[in-house]
Amino acid sequence: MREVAALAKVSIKTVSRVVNREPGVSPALARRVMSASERLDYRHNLTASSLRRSDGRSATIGVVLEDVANPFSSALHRSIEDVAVERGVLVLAGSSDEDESRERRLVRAFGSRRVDGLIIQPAGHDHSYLLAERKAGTAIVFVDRPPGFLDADTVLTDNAAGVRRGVKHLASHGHKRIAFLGDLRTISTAAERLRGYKEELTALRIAFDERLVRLDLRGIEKAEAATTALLALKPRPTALLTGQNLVTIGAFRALRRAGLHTKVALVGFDDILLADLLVPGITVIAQDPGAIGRTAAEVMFRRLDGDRSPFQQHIVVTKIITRGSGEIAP
Amino acid sequence: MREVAALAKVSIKTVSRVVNREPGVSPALARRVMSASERLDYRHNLTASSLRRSDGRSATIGVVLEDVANPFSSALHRSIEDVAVERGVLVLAGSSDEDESRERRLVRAFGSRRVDGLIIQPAGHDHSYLLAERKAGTAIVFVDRPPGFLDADTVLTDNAAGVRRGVKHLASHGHKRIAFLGDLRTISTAAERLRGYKEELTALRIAFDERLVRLDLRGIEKAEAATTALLALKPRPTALLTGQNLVTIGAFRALRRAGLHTKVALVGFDDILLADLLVPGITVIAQDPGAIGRTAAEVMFRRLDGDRSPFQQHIVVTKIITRGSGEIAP
DNA sequence: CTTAGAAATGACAACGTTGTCAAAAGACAA
DNA sequence: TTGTCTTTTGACAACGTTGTCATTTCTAAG
Repeated sequence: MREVAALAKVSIKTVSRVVNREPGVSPALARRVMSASERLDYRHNLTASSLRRSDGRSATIGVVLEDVANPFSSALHRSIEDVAVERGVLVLAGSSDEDESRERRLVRAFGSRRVDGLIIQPAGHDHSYLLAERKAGTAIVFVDRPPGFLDADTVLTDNAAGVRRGVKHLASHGHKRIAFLGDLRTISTAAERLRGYKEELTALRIAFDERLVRLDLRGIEKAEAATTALLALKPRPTALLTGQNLVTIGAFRALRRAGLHTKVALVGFDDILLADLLVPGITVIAQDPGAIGRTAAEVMFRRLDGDRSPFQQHIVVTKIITRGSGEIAP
Repeated sequence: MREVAALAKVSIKTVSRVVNREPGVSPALARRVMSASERLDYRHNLTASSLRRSDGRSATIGVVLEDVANPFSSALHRSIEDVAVERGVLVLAGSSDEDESRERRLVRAFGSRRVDGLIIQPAGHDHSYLLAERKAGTAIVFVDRPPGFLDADTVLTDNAAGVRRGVKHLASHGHKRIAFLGDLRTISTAAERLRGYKEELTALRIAFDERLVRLDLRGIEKAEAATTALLALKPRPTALLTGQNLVTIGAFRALRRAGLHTKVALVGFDDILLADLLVPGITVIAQDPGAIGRTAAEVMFRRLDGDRSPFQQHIVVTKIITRGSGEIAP
């Protein structure tokens, strides 16, 4: 900047004004500065700028995801990015791998880079450690799962309601023995989905049978094994409701191996790429990661723009996509 | 830091030493500083640190991907992250959407945040604009596609060789009328794959028939339409080789709709989630995005550690995964 | 006890910006 | 011309660190 100022024969402050498009610089000078900075190919130093600015803004936000490579998380990531780029804001992303300490490490690393905002798909259950960040002015929004021990803006899928709709869908096709296969109960969304399952059974006056419920299934293999076990039950379930992506895939594999994929109904929570090309196509309760991410980013930027209203919980609805597997009669 | 120094009754420089784990601080003082910074919950300011440091390192790298939500790109992203976190480095990621100007905007934004390194999956074809970044000390590595008008480290898949293996695989099952469906020819990987197709036909002494080649297919729909057209040819192709992810999906859809999915062989470039659950399973030439990303990150950090050897091109090999669709006889 | 040398600590400037405020230049009226 | 008001410009400090180098404190040998 000093060199640009020297070449344009102005003060360094004037260069700063031009670079930041501050008003009150005569067009003649502005042009001179621009061409000088062009010639020297000057690159504005945002770290110095952010250090000096009174608001300390870095035009960067941090996003903690379960795994940047997981389809749901990366869809969130993308929709957050889309909102951010419009404002010239860049996104630091990191994977927590469902590990509380990694989540904290990431947040600390983001914090020392002075991100303006934080969007977190929580791994842990105690987020009181974020109070320090908030006090420092960082806007914090949770996605997909609610925070623990911290009041904050949150954007969630209607997990329980979605599953209820799925159960009802199966019941409307005549099913009564509907099994449920779920992910780790420590993950709040998994717990919510289980709750939806139980609630809808009650509403439909179907007796809850705990042998039809398999939980804490992490990954395709475990789900496949659990499904195989379920299918071996004496009166076997006539329908399966799977509470997560990979669980759905595992269940489908097991059904196929048992040759029951056209006999036993299946409804999965969360959409799967290619689900429509399978035989039968898999009926799913689809989330809308794009809407979740977009909402979260918008809420966050609104906070950064000064919104001081009480923290809110935003719910993004699911929708059932029927493709065949959920419409098999018992 | 000033406050911590005051509370611990030491100079600010000693606090800096403790924070940076510099040697030469007596254990007693170090403890005092630690507890003081604990009590005030001091958060190290990396932007100030990076501004002052002589090497100007920000412990942050920038990654330009085609789309952070695309499975291949996000797998790259994840493996880069894994290498970076080990060194306490964070990753800024952005999507170019195959748009040259977005790529440049992202690079500029990364540059003004003074990233230490840049990993780019190129959208554009002229990367001479990166000379300025390089002069500033930024390490630059290209992944998936080679740079244009710039000599730089590059990590590529053996596209042509992979396709050749795919064609040979089909030929070994008796196919002679092998069609090729490819992505935009402006994308270098797509061009390479087409080259591999032609080369292998020549090697096998199969005459090249341009009616069997459909290019510039971007997205599932276009691929589906092109496949349908191919299947309507008088002597129709007995096998398809698809040059990209979505093209494979589109081709498979078309085959299914025509009821030819068990008659016409299909080999796709790039693996597809769930490909093993389809009927038939889809045989693919699989890339290894994990290895590509890891290699790129390692090369980049080696450069940052002072490696001054000539720029190199690293090739990551593909492997054929047979699942049924590629083993159908003509 | 002294003294040389090593180890620990601190004072101060500097990194590249922007906020503050004062000074200079321009516009207009009397 | 002068005076007043507005617009444009610049000098300088400060943001929170770390590099440099000087000073103080400790250690161990004589």
